[in-house]
Amino acid sequence: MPPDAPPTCDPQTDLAADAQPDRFQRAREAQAVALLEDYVEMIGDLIAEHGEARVADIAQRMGVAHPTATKAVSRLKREGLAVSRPYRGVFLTEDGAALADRVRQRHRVVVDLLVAVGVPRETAELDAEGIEHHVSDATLHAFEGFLDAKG
Amino acid sequence: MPPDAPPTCDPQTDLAADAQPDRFQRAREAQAVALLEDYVEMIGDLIAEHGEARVADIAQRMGVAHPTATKAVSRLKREGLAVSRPYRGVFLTEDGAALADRVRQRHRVVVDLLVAVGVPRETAELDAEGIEHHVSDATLHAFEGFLDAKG
DNA sequence: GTCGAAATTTAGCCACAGCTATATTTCGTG
DNA sequence: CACGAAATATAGCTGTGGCTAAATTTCGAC
Ligand SMILES: [Mn+2]
Ligand SMILES: [Mn+2]
Ligand SMILES: [Mn+2]
Ligand SMILES: [Mn+2]
Repeated sequence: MPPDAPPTCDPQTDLAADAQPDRFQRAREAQAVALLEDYVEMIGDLIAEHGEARVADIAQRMGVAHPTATKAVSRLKREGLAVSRPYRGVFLTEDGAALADRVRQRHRVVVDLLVAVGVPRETAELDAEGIEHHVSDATLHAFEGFLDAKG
Repeated sequence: MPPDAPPTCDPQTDLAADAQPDRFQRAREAQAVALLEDYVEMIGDLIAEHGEARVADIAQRMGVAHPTATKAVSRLKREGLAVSRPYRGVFLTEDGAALADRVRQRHRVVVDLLVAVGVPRETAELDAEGIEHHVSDATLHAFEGFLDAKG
């Protein structure tokens, strides 16, 4: 139906329309956890590099003001992903560390897949930072399979 | 440096760390426009199907309460992407329609690429809804090139 | 040991994006 | 054409995620 077709009752179109709310809700949910994932992964990096993650370093890496990082850490603590004592460095819980590892690995696979289909490495790194959070387990496995097949 | 290496001065690691704030800021920016992109594309669908986009239909497709859809439309109008008169249907401006077309095409390419690398169609549709907003022009062109090459 | 600089926290602001409840308008039916 | 149901708009709440400015704590230098 190329040019204007006001009233539609095409069952194909209607089915797709019915599925859309769930798609959008899923995307919104993924978005909600995206920030926490990035914080956890990056805090893991800082701990690996410096032995601890200080709020100032977290803020700097995130490109954010210090109080914003403090609030994010509060949310991480509330979610059971991080721990810290006042005026001291931030550390990951077991859950937080496990999440950080999963997120870091997924990030790597996404970048590798983008490069494998012809995206310049630099661009791949930039885009992967957002894409990764919307890659489901099923898609991740497909990516790994594709990369394996390409040797 | 597998097990704990507190103080790091590895220039490779430090370079990557310096680039991170920009990556995160870019991902945040993409996130900010993602919702508007989805609304515009979907409103375009409704107009193509019914000749206009009513707030109730927008809300239903988005999986959101009516007032939330009304607020989103206000932002679209403020951004010059949509127009509407009180108690009447919503329509896209020239800019809005152009954006809708671009977003719809990008969505299609992303789904096709996911399928091409082995993601099940159903999963591809779900994940693409979030992924699409983080696919840059450079990456989109790479995707198109890959799909062309695969015939 | 003191003290000042640096780091951290706290307070308080804003915009966005969701919600429920209420008021208003439109429109089909009788 | 009047009226009630449906659609739309408005008011007002919540939580997130930004920010600046001010208060507090830590820590290194002297
Ligand atoms: Mn990320
Ligand atoms: Mn990442
Ligand atoms: Mn989308
Ligand atoms: Mn889409």
